[in-house]
Amino acid sequence: MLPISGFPELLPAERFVELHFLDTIREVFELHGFAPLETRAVEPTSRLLGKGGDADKEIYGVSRLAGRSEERSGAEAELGLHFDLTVPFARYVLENAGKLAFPFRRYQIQKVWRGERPQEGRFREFTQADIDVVDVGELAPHVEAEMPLVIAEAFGRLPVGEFRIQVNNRRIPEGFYLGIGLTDVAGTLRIVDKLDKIGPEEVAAQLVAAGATDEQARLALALAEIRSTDLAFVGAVRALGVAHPTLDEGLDALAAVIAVGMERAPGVLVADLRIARGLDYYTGTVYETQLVGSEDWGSVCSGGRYDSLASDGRTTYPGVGISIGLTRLVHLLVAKRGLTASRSTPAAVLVAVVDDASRSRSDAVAAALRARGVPCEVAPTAAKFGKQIRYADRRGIPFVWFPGAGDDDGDQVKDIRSGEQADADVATWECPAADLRPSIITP
RNA sequence: GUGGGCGUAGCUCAGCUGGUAGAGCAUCGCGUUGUGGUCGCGAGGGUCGCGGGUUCAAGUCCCGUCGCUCACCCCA
Repeated sequence: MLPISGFPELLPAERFVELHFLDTIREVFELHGFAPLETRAVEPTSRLLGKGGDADKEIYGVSRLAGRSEERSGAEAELGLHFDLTVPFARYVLENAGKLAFPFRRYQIQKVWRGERPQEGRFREFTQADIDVVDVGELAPHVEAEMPLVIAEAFGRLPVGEFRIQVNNRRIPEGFYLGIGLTDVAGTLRIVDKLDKIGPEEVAAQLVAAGATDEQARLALALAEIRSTDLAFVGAVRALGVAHPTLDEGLDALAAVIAVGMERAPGVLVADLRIARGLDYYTGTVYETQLVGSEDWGSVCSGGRYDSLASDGRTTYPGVGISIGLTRLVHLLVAKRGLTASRSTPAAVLVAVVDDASRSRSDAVAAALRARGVPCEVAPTAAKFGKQIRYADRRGIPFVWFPGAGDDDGDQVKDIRSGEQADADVATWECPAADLRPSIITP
């Protein structure tokens, strides 16, 4: 009985943390008018293939019956588990275009699967919380600014600490590289992206090794090092003296996004001209999100604009979306920052059982508490009270209810944290609001 | 997919040049016979990942295999 690598399973207290994140994220998504949606777990493999970089080799194929060896060992699976929520959504939009109202805003919180090698914070099965907006033919550019601001609002309500959403526009490096005569845009981006890891000298060396001149490498590096929380990046790029129409488009688009961010969430959005990653279908704006002080965790929320992912050949539905890596975010906060829940069960009260004959009385107490919205459970055995208290203590249940412990056969309730025990009436007792549900604890 | 590290109790690990499997924590019981946490005493719990080889003898050495893990790749 060993865990399967990359398929994480949580303990109840950790799951409470994850649920709190889920609830908060969903609430914020709905506050912004995103409609709920769920798509099936599988797509035809042909629809998943070729959508991004090395994503192809990460697709889990699904054979229809596990016991059918001829299917397991046979040709390529016809169905594959989705590796993100954007590709299935694009397919869904095409299939349901006649029933949807555009621009269509939806959120989707689901498991996705990628067959990569697991590592800390990288999983084969994980949950993404995704918002997207698609429109018919044209998509208003202001939506590109809205996406990260919704995320900023959700993160602002969660115990994630400070965070930065880095924004770039793929047209900037693309136009810039073309402007200086570097035609291998993707290859150049791939090398430049290692800047943090291997440093500028090594990046320059690799660019030259890939065929760039010293001057081209110098300029590409100079572009990658530009970042600003205001519009200063535009002047910094211009100062490099490179001209290309695609570069101009990118700069205008990014400036528009950053300008909105400066007004609505100062300091959160950062124009960072080295951000280039994400899947191949992104065509313009791209986002990555890092928690301040935990940059080595990688991005916990990414996305971008895709102009041609959803197209039936006649009509194109451009979209923009962003996706929170919920599993990575929660796992790392729990593992590295000690985030946890105040208890491992929803029960706020354990109703003690005096003896087997009076269990029905304890059941009645529990029913009355539940009717008033207090989560509770009845002790599993009529063990000694010390054991029943310990049962509650080990689960973090704050209160133990003792039927008939008071005068005139009245009940008493004990706060086992303080040891304080007092008379209580099940019809009127108020559970402190802070104890009603498990709370999230940040060390 | 490529390369390194590691597999011994539920968890974290010790176990030397091969010689009858250990500790701490956790769990359960008792002390304390219906009000926990501390403390003391005790108990249960192991095909040493799996398979093969060397040897009188393998947790220990050799080979294979599976798994976990870290880095690369890529990504949430």
